[in-house]
Amino acid sequence: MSQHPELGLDHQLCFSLYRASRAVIRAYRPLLKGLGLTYPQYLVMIVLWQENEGLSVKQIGARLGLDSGTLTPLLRRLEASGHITRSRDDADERRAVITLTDAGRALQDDAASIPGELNRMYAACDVDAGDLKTQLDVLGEFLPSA
Amino acid sequence: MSQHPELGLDHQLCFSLYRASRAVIRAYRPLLKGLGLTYPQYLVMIVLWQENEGLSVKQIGARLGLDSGTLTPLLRRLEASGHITRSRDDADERRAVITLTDAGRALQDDAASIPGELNRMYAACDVDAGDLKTQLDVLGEFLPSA
DNA sequence: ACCAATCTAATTGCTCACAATCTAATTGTG
DNA sequence: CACAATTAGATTGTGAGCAATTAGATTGGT
Repeated sequence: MSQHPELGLDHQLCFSLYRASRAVIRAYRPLLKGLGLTYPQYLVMIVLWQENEGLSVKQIGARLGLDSGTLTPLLRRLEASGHITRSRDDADERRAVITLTDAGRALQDDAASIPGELNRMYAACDVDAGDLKTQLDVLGEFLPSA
Repeated sequence: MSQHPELGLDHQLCFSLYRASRAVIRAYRPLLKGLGLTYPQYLVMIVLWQENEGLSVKQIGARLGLDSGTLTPLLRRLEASGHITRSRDDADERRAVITLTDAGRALQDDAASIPGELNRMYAACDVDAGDLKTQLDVLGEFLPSA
């Protein structure tokens, strides 16, 4: 038996969060499989679908909270599967310009049904997604990172 | 502009969850660094601290929702750093028996202050950890996985 | 114009997650 | 007992995350 009862899985928010996040990603997996996307790739595509212009790695990273160490290989895979193209900004050669291909843009229509699908699952679990989201966003935005 | 407004980062619980989970793990990192543990290793140690007996890989995996593909190398690293020992059950040679070393058990005292540290961060963010946890546990336990 | 700071990506190395497969041990059934 | 089915864990391969470093481009101050 533990001498530190507060140090148990059942008493900590962290594990609930970690497990729920993996569970939601797992719920997406079969839906995204049909689109040929992983979950983080899907998030990058969502960012790109919201823009008409090409975005830099930096800009994508800022929206998702991911750095180039994660994004560079992920974007390489999205390029290999034909969803995006990668080039360099003429005005600033340091900037990579990530642009949707026609196929990548067309994928948005196929993805349109996914949010509704997930909302149905949340509802079936009696979870108020809106309320939950508000609290999670505070953690995601304001929790000290160091 | 998107033709599918519901398909945006700002409208989906999934991204908030994904980002918050990474933010919380990031908040743990500096605290765990002093113990020589990563976050998933910390979760395994919590499971072991709650038991007097050695546990099988299966039992640890059941509590955390992780499979042997994740746990086997992780446990190997915990063994290499001296926190646990791995042996085989005499009665059933298929079962690995994971046991805390004295050093691994002693680490519990060093970890005792961590939950309070995190609760202080949650409070500073005005997040009701208890309420949030209840909803997340529903998702983690009952969300369909296929 | 020079040169030092800054900035953007890319790279390297380590650690998860997880699907799929494999091996060996055990159990159940005839 | 024999042997098919099941079980536990390890292994392999792919794809994240993230810290730390590197390379190259740009900016700013003198």
